[in-house]
Amino acid sequence: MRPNKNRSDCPISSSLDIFGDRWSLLIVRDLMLYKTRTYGDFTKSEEKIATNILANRLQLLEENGIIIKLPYPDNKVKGLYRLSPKGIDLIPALIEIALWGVKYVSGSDGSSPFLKEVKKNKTKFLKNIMDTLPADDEANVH
Amino acid sequence: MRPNKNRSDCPISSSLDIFGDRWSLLIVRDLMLYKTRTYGDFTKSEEKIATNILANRLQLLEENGIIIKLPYPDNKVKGLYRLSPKGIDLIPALIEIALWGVKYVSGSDGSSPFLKEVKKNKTKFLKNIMDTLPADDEANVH
DNA sequence: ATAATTACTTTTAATATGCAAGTAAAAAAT
DNA sequence: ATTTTTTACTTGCATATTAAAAGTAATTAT
Repeated sequence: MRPNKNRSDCPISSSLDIFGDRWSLLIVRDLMLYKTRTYGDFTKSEEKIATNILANRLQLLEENGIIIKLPYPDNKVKGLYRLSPKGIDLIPALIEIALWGVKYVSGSDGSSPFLKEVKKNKTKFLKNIMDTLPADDEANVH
Repeated sequence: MRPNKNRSDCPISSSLDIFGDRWSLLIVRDLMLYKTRTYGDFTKSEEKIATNILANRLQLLEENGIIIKLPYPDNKVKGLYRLSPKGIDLIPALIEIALWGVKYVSGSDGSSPFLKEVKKNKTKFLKNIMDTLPADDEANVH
């Protein structure tokens, strides 16, 4: 469990205090790509996150208001996770990280349709994906 | 010591395998803001990195080609670290992370001249800072 | 009624972090 | 020339985090 104590008032440092680990942004990535995921969906991602870490990160991300857990329709066991507006606003950072990876990390796959679209027109891609994700106010409907 | 084994071929995951920890990007941040730093300079940053971790991260970042260690003029003890082109290309991601922090993390300070410039005109800021940092080819002059 | 899913929790070992102290080479001061 | 200080690390150790595997409890499907 990563405590939520800020090391300084630097915005970069404060941000990293929240998601500066090897897993949190991968959860955000999955929600960016697939819109909604269940707990089990996350465990099926390529990176094979351990279930205890997944549970911990989902909790921390929810506590930090980055993701939202909703009931799964007609099923009391499953839950549905999705990005909050705060989480959606992490996408620009995620895109820059992805572009850096494609450019510099050998063995990283830049051929996904997702990335092709990003490379073609970053602004347009961002606008498109923002539109497909739940809007600001919809997140608070009760 | 973080091993450099890629968890998957996803560019985001691969990138996080390199700098997805609480300290590496803060080192890059310092080099972005101050251009060059000595080992001692890093220890004086607000976040108070432990010296063993600093030594380890400087080594990893250098091994990964993100930073370059140069001799300090007229001093055989000191070294001078600076960003490589690969490290400079992390700045767009750093900017997005900073903007997210300013917007969402309470207690993070968005009043630095650096950030004001970024908010006023991101593209222009990027261009300016890129120009003040050593260029692509200069890094390989022997 | 029974078996299978799903979302976690628990346990234990390995690894990483954080803190304090130590070291060795060079530089500065005396 | 000798001592002191600076600089860049390294080492040792306690604590915290991670990873892997197994376990559990509440549904849901058969």
